Amino acid sequence: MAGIKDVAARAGVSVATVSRVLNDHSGVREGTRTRVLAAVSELSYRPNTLARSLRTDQTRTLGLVISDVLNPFFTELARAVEDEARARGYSVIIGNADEQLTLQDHHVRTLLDRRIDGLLVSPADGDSLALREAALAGIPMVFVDRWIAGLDVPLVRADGRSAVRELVAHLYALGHRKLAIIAGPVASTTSNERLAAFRGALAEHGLPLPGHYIGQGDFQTASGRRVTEGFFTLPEPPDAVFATDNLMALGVMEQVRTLGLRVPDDVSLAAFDDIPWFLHTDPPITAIAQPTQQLGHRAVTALTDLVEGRSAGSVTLSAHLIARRSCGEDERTRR
Amino acid sequence: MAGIKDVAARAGVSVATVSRVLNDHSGVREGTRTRVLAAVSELSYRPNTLARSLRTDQTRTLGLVISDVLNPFFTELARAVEDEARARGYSVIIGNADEQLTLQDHHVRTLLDRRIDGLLVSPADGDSLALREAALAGIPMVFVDRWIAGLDVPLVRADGRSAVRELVAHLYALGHRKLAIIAGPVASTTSNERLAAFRGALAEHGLPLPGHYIGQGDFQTASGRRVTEGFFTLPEPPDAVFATDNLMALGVMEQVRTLGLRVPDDVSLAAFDDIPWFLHTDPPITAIAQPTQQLGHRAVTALTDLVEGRSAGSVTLSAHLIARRSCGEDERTRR
DNA sequence: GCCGCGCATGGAAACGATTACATCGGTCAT
DNA sequence: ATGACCGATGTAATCGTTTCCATGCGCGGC
Repeated sequence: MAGIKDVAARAGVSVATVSRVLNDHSGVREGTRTRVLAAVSELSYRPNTLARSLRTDQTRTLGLVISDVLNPFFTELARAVEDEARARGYSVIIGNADEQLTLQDHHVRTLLDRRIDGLLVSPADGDSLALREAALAGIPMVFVDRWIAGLDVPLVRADGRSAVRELVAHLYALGHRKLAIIAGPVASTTSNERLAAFRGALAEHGLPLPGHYIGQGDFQTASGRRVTEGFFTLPEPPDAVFATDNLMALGVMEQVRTLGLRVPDDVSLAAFDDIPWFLHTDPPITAIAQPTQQLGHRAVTALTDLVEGRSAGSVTLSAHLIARRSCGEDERTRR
Repeated sequence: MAGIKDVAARAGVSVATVSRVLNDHSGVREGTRTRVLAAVSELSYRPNTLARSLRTDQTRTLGLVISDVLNPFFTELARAVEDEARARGYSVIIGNADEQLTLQDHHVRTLLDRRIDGLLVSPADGDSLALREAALAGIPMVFVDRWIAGLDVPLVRADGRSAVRELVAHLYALGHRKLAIIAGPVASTTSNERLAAFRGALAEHGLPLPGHYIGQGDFQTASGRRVTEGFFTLPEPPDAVFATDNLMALGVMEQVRTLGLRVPDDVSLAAFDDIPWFLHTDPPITAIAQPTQQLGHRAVTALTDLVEGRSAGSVTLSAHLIARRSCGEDERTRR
């Protein structure tokens, strides 16, 4: 593979000059420039980014560590991140943590070893040594969607609390009184916020939230199934279930079907995170939608600000309820 | 950030020795080794992979270029690829081509600039200069799912032809005679195979496949909607539609709903690629399932074989039909 | 006619690792 | 006692860039 030396030789100039035209520095005579460019294309030369990065100490690459690529919410987020990054001249390397702390830290380290310019992360539940160290070491870093308390890192997210209140009001209006929730991992910031908002909203309506109506999930499909199974062994199963992410909602659907029951006749269902398929499920699923693309864009904006030496603050967008038929019918949602 | 020199200084040895213990080369005295290791952990030193790769001319990184991350099939594939690669000590960098040739070539070039050890690609429709050059240049490369004709590159894929024949037989048995298909991009290898198999199977049943029953899609949701709209302006709309990927099937669902029609009462629907949500749509969708994870694993196996100097051949797995209710009911599928 | 200046270019030192080769004791066979 | 050899370590070249500094040249002002 041709190197800058070959180009220099072919163009009859020094490597310094080649480098100058490649990085369009001023002060190269027009004739020289074209000669170099010709040599470049004749040899179909492409600069070695490894060498370049080694020398310049910047990779123009961002790392993105997400908890689960298979979750459509994160897929869409990753996509938005990539788009915005590319528009700003950065590449993105994605690490999928699969909701596991060790895998997450593995990716953080790998990414850092590659000397990425900045790190975008939606941390998995729990305390991450790698992340803590990176933050302390001053690696430009931004949290998106989820975060770790006590770290001075900007956060870009959607506040779901008012949407959760809307949801509870909606369920209440439809006559539901036994409301249950399937939470994510215990220390997950988003799950906790959703749980707290749910509990608060229930209280506003004078409803209790007994412990057995709080299912312990892990944001994965299987846990939705498992928790649902548990709910239906209760003497008084809930009449509505709120899954705090879309995969667990899928698990609920699967288990409800397994049990030979139906949504919403036997139990209502609502999910956090809206996805295209929710419109076509049987029945269509009521969900809280986040402005996913915007989250991705804003996160990249914040991170590149940091990387390029500007300052960046946290951003909070908002989520909203999309009522469909999975919580029962009323005149507004029937069609 | 601490470098190998700092470690050497701290351990009171030369950088060569440090390098030796880091890459566990033999011939380092036990005492020295522990001293070095101590220095490494005290400084929490991490080797700079850029420098290492520059010198060794290998990155232990694989590039994966796929046509659309948002397509659950590819998401799952990417996930499988990453898992297998990690197990073999490689990282993966994903490039999302969004079904656009220019974006695909952009990613191929970027990946090559990073000096990845090998390239896994599911090429978008059309002729790709970058890919052709890479193949000619002898970059270790493997195609997965889709391929480009005329390039001597191993291919890992699932043959869907017999499953398509199964599907047509299934539709025929249910009484459908006006069968339509929504194809992918014109030059797409997978789409062409599916179309040809569909046409062939129809012929076996003595059914025609008129041009207006061949919808021209692009593997994206919107095109499924558009084509469906067209089908229903026909004097004789089809009574069954086969979408050659899952996103276009989603488009069909959306458009059918918009038109105030129902699946399968007004039109039957089947899709290539099975996804978890198909079980819970209204109605559950009949689909052809590929062994996605295996595809990913085998593709990585083939690629690493190439990278590590072994030879690799093409792999063909098979797909199978999963009959659900979206094509109408019969005693086999009713439950 | 000379000096100084600026412009275009080249030479060479980094960046942080790996590794071929040199070096230096010490051991062992003769 | 001597030389060959071996095991542990160090020195320095190298990978492909960027960039600081030096150089050479033409030109305008005095």
